[in-house]
Formats: sequence, C-alpha cells, structure tokens
Amino acid sequence: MLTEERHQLIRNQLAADGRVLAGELASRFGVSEDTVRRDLRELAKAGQLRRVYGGAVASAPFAAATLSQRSRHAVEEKTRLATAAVGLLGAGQSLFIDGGTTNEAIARAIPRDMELTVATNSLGVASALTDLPLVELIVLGGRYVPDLGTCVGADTLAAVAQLGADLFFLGSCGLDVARGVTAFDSAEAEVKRAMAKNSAGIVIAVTNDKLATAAPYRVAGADAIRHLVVEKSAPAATLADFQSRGAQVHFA
Amino acid sequence: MLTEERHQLIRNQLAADGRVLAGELASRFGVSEDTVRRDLRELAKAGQLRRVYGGAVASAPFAAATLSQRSRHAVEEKTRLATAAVGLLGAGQSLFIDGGTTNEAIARAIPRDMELTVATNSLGVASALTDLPLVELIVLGGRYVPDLGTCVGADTLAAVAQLGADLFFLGSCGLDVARGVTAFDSAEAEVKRAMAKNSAGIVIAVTNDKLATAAPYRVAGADAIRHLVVEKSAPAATLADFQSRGAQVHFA
DNA sequence: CCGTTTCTTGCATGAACCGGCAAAACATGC
DNA sequence: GCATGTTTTGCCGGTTCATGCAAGAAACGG
Repeated sequence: MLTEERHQLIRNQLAADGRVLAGELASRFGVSEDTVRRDLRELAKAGQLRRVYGGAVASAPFAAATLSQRSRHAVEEKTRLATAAVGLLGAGQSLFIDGGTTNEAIARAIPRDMELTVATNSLGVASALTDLPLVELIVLGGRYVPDLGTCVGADTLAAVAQLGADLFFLGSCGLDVARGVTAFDSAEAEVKRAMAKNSAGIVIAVTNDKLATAAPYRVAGADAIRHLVVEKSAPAATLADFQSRGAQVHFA
Repeated sequence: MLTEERHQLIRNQLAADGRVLAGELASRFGVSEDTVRRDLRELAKAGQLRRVYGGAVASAPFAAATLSQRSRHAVEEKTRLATAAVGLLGAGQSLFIDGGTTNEAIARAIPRDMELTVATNSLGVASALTDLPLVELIVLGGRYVPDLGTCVGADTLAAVAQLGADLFFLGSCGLDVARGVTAFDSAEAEVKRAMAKNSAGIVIAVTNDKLATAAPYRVAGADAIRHLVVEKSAPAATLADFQSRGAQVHFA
C-alpha cells in the first residue's frame, strides 16, 4: 500500500465521519500504528486535519468552530498570559478591552474582588465580565462581526470616542518591530486605533506565534506599547527590540 | 471514544438544551463521572460553558438565570412560547429584541436558515444569535445592568434612535389592561419606549404569572400591542380585554 | 445541624505518543 | 551486477496523556 493511498483514504474517512482512530486505521491498512501516526502527523502539518489523542478530527469544515477552535489551541498558555496580564491592573482603573481569545482569557482571569470600569466591543469579554459584581461594564455596540466576535463600525467608533481609559488591552493581532501592531480587518483596525487614542497606555499579551508577524492594517507603532506580556520562551532578540522602544516586558 | 468527540457532543447538547448533567453524560458516553467532570472543567477553562453544581450550563448569562431563578417547568413553557413567537417572523424582517429570559428563549428558537436583521441590547440574546449565519446582528451598547442582562442609558437610546424595525419583541415586564405595559426600572423603560417608538409592531410573549401584573414604570398602552403570545392556560377574560384593544392573541 | 450528593485532588495504570535506530524496499549511478 | 543513497517501515526506550479509583472537601437539601 502506497503512503499516498493511505493519506487519501484517511482524508476520505475524515470527510465522511469527521474523525479517525489511529488503531482502527492501522488494522484496516495492515500497517503498524506508528506508521499511521506518522501519516496523521504529516497531514496535520499540512493543515488537513487536527491531531488529537487517539486519532484525529476534521480541522476546518466544521462551521462555528473557527472561533472556538482557536481558543482551544493554547488554552494553558493563554491562561498563564492572562494571569500575568491581570497583575498589571490596579483597583479602580478603567480599561478598554477589544476582541481575541487571549483577551477573553484575561477577562476571565480578573478576580471577583477587583473594582474596575471596563468598556469592550467583544461579546466574549462582555459575557465573561457579567459575573463580576464590582466591574462596571460598558458594552460598545455596533455591527457584530461573527469572525471577530466583536462589534465594529461607525456606532462603535462613536461610543469609543466618548470614553477614556487608563489601559487598553489590545488583542489578536500581528506584532512586528518594524511595522508595529497590525490587524487583519480594516474596520477592526479602526476601532483599535480609536481605543488606542483614548487610552493612557497599551497592553499587549501575545503567544509566541504572534511575535514577529504582521497583518495588512496598521494599528499603532511599536513605540506605543507600554506593556508587553509574553511567554517565558519568547525569543529574547525580538523582546529586546520592543524594550528599546519603551515597552516594559512581563513574562507569564 | 475520543476525548475530542465527547467535547463536541457536550457543546452540541449545550447549544440545544442550554444545560447538561454530569451523570447523564457519563452514562451516555460510557465513561466515569470523573472523566465527564474533567471534560467540563476543561471546557469551562476555555470559556465554552459555565460549570455549575451537577453539570454545566451555556456560558451566556442566559443560563445562570434559567437554572437558579426559574423552575424547570418555566423553561419548558418559555421554549413553547418562543416557538410560537418565532412563527410570527418573516424572512428578511428587522427586529428589536430587548432583555428577559423569554426573549432569550425566542432568540434561541430562531431557525438557522432564517434571514433577519436583529438589534438587541441584551447580551443573552446577542450570544444566542452569534451562531446564526444569516442573522445580521446589531449590538446596542451602553451601561450594562447585571440584574437585567441588558444595556441601558444615553448611549443605548442614541443607538436605538438611529434604527427602525418591523417588530419589537418586548420582554420581561408587567402586563395589565388598564396600566398597559410596565417595567421595573426607569432606564430600562426608557429604552423600551424608544424601541417601541421606532418599530412598526410590538410583540409580547409572556407566561401566565406576568399577566394582570404591573410594575412602576409605564412603557406603552395596552392598545399598542400587535401580537400577544400566551400559554394555552391563560385566563380567557384577560385575553379578551387585550383583544378588544387590538391585540392579536397566539397560543403556544 | 446532619446526611447525601457532587466536586476536587492525588495516585496508579495502561494506552498513546515521540524520537531515534536499523532493517527492508526502492531508486539511482557506475 | 553491485554499490550507494533515499524512503519507508517497524520496533524499542522513555515520556506524556487519559482514565478510573479513593479520600477528603465542598455544596446542597432538608
């Protein structure tokens, strides 16, 4: 049996059932489980499936999974980042928090006994904050974009313009020393710019895969970042670049 | 059974029923309750559900209220009301939906293949609508009031003023022939009045306990109600009063 | 207040995973 | 034909992961 044949059969079953089991494939193909695992690893590397313990599941096709998929990606890491980011908060402060799974993790990490005023255009962040009794929550309305999980548009901009904040938690973007902070969507970038303009300091918490990447729309320069929260394993050279532009680096 | 499969099934049931029971899941999956509890903990950590004693509920603010404050019977009743209320909708219509558990049930009852434009100041309603691909969702921002689950205030009023709708689903209020539609909160009533003013028709779906009761703040007269969705067991005399003022009565 | 149910934590076990290694199969060059 | 290099495959260790069980803590319902 050709390697390529197995790959094709795996793709087929994945399209049909949505999942495959390593052991089952091994006996069906008459090869060792190691070989199947190798196949699965390769296909996962090519983005054609998502590897899970015991087999693999379909990666993209499942609708509505795009956002929850991302949030599952590095839960552990994002929770750590969030805890570190929350350490930057002081009682009584006012915040802007925009969208992104990392920002949602940050919202969930805010302790119950902290008094804050938070304005957000992310429904996920808003939901996480509704449980907190001492948080004054201001929802920034507008046209809701499912892919982003946030509200954008003229209404959102108008709402942001009326507010000011001590800190802005800017999420889900590309981060590059030369190009600064960048976003994937034009309207999203507009809202981020407005929030940045009306806040005294910008906080960015990112996983390593966001470092040294850039998206089409520019939000702010690298020198606008006050606090940068990163994983312990973040590349030191990149961090030094940001530090030289005034960013204070915190390790999760 | 793959761990990932269980997670997916839990998410599915959560989307359908709004709640899951640990014991029930364990027997359905053929694993120990500990394993299910671990699953629930992980999903809760990823923000995909909210852990409660005995199982879990959907992470939207919707769930907390339904489980802790309302009886199981009321949930079923509201679901029936919601199904009937959704029957009033036509494709392509634009709606205002404000807060209340009944309105959240209505939002959940909207079929996936219905094209609508919906503006809401309720986070619970908004959360329920994020999954629907054909619904253009407009979030009406403002100061969030935890007790109501909705946004109110000047910002909300300004956002409503810019919109118009075919129908307004008015929720969670007192209903009395003499005093009309009434609300418990001044700011809430203001928003409801604004929505009523900018919509062509008002729909009210209520359980029996709301009929013939009144709250302090007046929203609209009884003659402003276009559609009234009630339980089959609703007192006929009260309904006749509303019908004589122009309301069309629908039984769930 | 107490009994019951549910939850968390720690631990043991077996299954699944990964990296490396060597044999086999295959292709290539002389 | 033979040697060489490449690819594929199976196997072996050490490691990680998922699961169930047990004990103690916490939450619920009288």
